[in-house]
Amino acid sequence: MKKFLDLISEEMREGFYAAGYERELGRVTVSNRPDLCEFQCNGAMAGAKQYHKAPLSIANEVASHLQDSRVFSEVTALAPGFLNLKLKESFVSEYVDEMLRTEKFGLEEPDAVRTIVVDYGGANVAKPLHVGHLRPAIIGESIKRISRYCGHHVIGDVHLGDWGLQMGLICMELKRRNPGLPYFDETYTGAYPKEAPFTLSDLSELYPAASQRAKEDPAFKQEALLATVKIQQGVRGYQALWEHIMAVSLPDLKRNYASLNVSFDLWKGESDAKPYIPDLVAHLKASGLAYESEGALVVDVKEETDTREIPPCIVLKSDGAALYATTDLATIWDRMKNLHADTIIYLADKRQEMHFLQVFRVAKKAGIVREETKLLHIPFGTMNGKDGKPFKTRDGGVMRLEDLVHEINEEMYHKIVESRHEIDETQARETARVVGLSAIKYGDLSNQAAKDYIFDVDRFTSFEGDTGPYLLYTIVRIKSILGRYREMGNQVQKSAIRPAGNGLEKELMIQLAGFNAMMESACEESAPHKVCAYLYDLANAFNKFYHETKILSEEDKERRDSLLSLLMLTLGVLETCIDVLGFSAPDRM
RNA sequence: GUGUCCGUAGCUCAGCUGGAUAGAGCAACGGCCUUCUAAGCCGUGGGUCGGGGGUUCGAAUCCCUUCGGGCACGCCA
Repeated sequence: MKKFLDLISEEMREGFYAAGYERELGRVTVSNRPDLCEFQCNGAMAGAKQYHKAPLSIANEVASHLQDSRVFSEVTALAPGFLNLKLKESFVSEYVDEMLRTEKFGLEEPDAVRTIVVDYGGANVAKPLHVGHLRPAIIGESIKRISRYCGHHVIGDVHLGDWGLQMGLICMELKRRNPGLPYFDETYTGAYPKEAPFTLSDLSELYPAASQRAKEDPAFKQEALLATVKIQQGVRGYQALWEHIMAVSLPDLKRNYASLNVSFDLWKGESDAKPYIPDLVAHLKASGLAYESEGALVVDVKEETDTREIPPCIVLKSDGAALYATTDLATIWDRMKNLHADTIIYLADKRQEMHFLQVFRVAKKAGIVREETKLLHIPFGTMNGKDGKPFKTRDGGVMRLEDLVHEINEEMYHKIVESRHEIDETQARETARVVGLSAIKYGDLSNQAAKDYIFDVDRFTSFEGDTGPYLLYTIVRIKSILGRYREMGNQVQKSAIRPAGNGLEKELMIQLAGFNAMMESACEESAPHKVCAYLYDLANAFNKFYHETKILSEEDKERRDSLLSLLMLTLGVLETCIDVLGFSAPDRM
C-alpha cells in the first residue's frame, strides 16, 4: 500500500499543479497545531519567492482548486500562507479498512532485499553479564526484528569477546593463585582435567581482580599479554584453559540472553576470526596498504577531508598478536565471503567510534567489502546512575543483569498480586516476567540510543505513563473486549471499517494509517525509538477513544462490527510493534 | 590542545531535512470507577529551548561565537 501521507501529498500536489504551480510544493506534514487541523502544507510559503507572489494568495488559489477533493473535507488558507487540512472521514476509513485486509498492514516489501548482519557487540566471556550489556542486546534485538519484519534477510551474531587480553588476564591471575596447575607447565604432555579449575562465581571475581592488578603491576600485565599471544597461537595448556572459560561462561550467557528474549542466529566470537587472519594480513601486505611502523603492522586511514588527526589502524601488534581491529577485519572478511553481507550493523559503545572508523576505512580501502556495502556503527551512550556518573550499585560494584531482571520481576509480581487476588502463583509469576520485560525493554528503547542515559531502577519498575506496562495494559484491554464478545457467543471477524463516528475514532484511524511509513523509517534509520514513539501515540489515541466509545453495547450492528474490526486492527498493529521491540503482551494483567 | 557529541519544565526525555501558542511522562494539585481492566481518562500550575550574535517573512531546529559537561585521540576492548 502507498503510504498515507504520500497519498495526501499527491492530492495536494495536484492542487498546486491545477493552480499553476509546481507539484513539488505540495508536501504535506502532520499538523503541529492539532487544534486547527489534522495535516498541513507549507508549500505556499516556500513558493512565494519563486513566483513573486504573496504566500497567502498562492494558498488561496490552491485551496480553491481542492474544494471537491476526495481526500480533503476542508482546505483552509491562513496567514501567512499555511494550508490547513482536514481529511474526509471516508478517505481515512477506506485506507484503514484496506490495512486490515493487507499483509503487514500495508507495509510494502523493500525494493532490494539486503542481507544484514547484526553484530551485538561482543559480550565479554570473562565475566557474567551486567547491566552494561543490556543496551546492545536490547537495541540489537530490536533492529534485527525491525529489519526482518521489513523484509530483509537478517543474521544476528552475538560476537563474543573471547580472544583478547581479558582471557590472558584471567589465565595469569589463575596462575598466580594456583601456580601448580598443569596448564602452565609447558613440559606437561598428559590430558588436562575435564572440569574447569574455577566456577562461574570464581570467574566473576578473577577478572576484576586481574584487571586491577594489571593496572598496578606492569610485570603482571606483561605476563598477561604474553598469555594472550599463547592463547591465540593455540599453546596447549592455554588452549585448554580458554576452553574451560568458554565452557563455564557460555551456559550462563545463554541463560541470561534467553531471559531477555534475545536470541542469536550465530554464537560466534572474536576467536572465530582466527582462520581468516593470515589471509587478511597477506592481502593487506600484498595490496601495499599495510606497512611496519614502530614494530607494529599498520594501515593508514586518514583522508583529505578529515578535520582531525586519524591515527593509522594497527593490524598486528609488535609482539605479533592480533587485536580488536584484527579480529574485526577478519570477521568482516568472513561475513563477506560466507554470509554475503550487504550491511553490517555494529552495536557498540560510542567510545569505540574511532575504532570502527578505522576498521571501516581499512575494509573499504583494501576492498574487503564492496563500495556499496554499508558498515554501520550504532553508538550508544554510557549508562549513568542518578548522580550522572557511571552506574554503580550501592556497594560500588557493577549490577548483574540477572539481579536487575529479578528485582523488576519481584516488583511486578507484587503489583499483580495486589490488584488481582484470585490469580494463582504460577500465573502471576509468568505475567510478572512478561510485564517486567516490557518495562526493561521499553524503558531502554524509548531513549535515543546514542545519548548517555540515566539508569534508574525506580523508573523501570514504575508502570504509569510512558512505559512498557502501559502499552501492555492497552493491549490487554482490547483483548478483553474481543474476549468478552466471543463469550457472548459471537465470532470476531473482519468486517468493513466504516467512517468514524466521532473525532477520537478518526484520530485513532489516522494514527493507525501512519504505520507503514513509521516502520519503514525506523528500519532505514535503525531507530527502534521511533517505533516506541509511535506505539505510545497509538496507545494514547486508543485509550482516549476507548474512554468515549462503548463498543459491545453499541446497538447498530454494522457500526459495532466496524468498531470491532477497528479494534482488531489496533490490536494487530500494537502487537506487531511490541514484537519488533522484542517483547510481548499477556492475555490478562 | 585537537576533534566530537550534548546542554529544552523541579526530575527523565521527545521535538532538530526552519513554520503558527516548544510537547510527553514522573513529581505537585483537582475531578472521573453500579457501565468493555482506574497500570486508565480529563483538568490546573510549571519554560529567557545554556548565553550572545547572524541568516530568514519566520530559528529549539541552520551558521558563527562563548560558557558548561561527556567522550575519543598508536600497540585495551
